Amino acid sequence: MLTEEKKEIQEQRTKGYFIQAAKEILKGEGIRLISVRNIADRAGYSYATLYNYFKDLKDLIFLCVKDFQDECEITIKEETETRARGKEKIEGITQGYLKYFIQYPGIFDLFFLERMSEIGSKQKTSELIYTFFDRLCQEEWDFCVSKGIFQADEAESRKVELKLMVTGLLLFYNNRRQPANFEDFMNIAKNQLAFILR
Amino acid sequence: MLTEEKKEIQEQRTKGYFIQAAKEILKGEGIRLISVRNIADRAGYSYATLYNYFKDLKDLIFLCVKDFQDECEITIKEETETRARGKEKIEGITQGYLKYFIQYPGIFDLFFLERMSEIGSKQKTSELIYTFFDRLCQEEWDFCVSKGIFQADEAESRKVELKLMVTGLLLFYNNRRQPANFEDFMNIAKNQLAFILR
DNA sequence: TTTATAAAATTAACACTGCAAATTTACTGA
DNA sequence: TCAGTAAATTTGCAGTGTTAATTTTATAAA
Repeated sequence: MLTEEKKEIQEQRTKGYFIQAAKEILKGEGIRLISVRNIADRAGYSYATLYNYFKDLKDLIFLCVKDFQDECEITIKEETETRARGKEKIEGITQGYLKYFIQYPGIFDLFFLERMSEIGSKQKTSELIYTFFDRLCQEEWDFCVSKGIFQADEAESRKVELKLMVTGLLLFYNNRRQPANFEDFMNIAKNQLAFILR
Repeated sequence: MLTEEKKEIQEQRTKGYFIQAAKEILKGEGIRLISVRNIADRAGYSYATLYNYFKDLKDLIFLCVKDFQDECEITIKEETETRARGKEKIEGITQGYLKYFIQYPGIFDLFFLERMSEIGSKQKTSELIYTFFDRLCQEEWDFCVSKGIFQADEAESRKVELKLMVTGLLLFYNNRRQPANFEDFMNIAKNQLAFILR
């Protein structure tokens, strides 16, 4: 039967409408202003229709994670294209990463702050988030090790350190407005980056 | 008039009942299960009475921050009493800090994740949170500088680094269950701590 | 083309939430 | 005792996520 395939295509298309709507809201209004009715309105469906395609709201919005990661990665790749490999590229990637999550605080909320629904692909998604920054930098850390700039275990420590530092920095700035202005934020970021890569 | 003073005393007492109830819920059920009705029930009042004493719910629960900080500080002080000053004490303080926010994830949520209401003592409270860990360690960093273990600017960098690292670590573990078990968590914490204090 | 059936989408409803205005209760000073 | 004030409560609103029942739409068979 071709019918089954057609159904599948249509179902995926409809799911896509909801996901697209959710992504738009997340980037614009932010995660606080997201709601089932909000998403459904934008997707052109009734709010209850959403539950024919997704287990619950959390399920839907966490499907956006992968898309946003891809978008973020592409942006950073473009921005750091001309940078020299190694430390300098790690620096550029970090700056691009910070920039992205400051530009879209709703996506930061989604990645790090929003509670996930208990069941489902919870573990997979949280691992995706946990390893995201590592994946962005991995090639360059390997490069540093291959060039003898860092020892393997030392590079590993710095990699973890950088990830945790960047996450903490964004959390304070996006969620607690600390430090109070962007200039101070960038100064701290720069200093800490230099400290870790010294 | 003595009446004014009496009123003040009674008002503070009543406020205290609400705050005490909120603190109990935050430590127990956590911030997700907190609600106006929930707090008022426990305090022995109607839920609307709460609004006679607090601007809104957020206002109330962020009044708990100072109390929890004091409690946390006292606990850590006791635990690290016998430690040698300097690096070793910083290590102990960090461990106690991690322990506290893992034991009470609801308090972690309150400190770092929960959105504050826009007006009021927002800035003051967020600064209190931002500087908390720094204040816990400050004496020991100063000690290190005075003993020539670190230079002043170097100590400052490490202090900031430690704060951001610890915050990121707790965020991933408490909110994303990454790493997946406590043993891994403690190993990472230990390694990173050694990296920063090296 | 008409009819039976399955699928998709919607409406209505529930149990919550924070919050505010109106109303009742309790208390204080004359 | 009574009036005025402060405190506490009831009532109500607008919003949330989610589910069940219902209607609408699309599909397959006669």
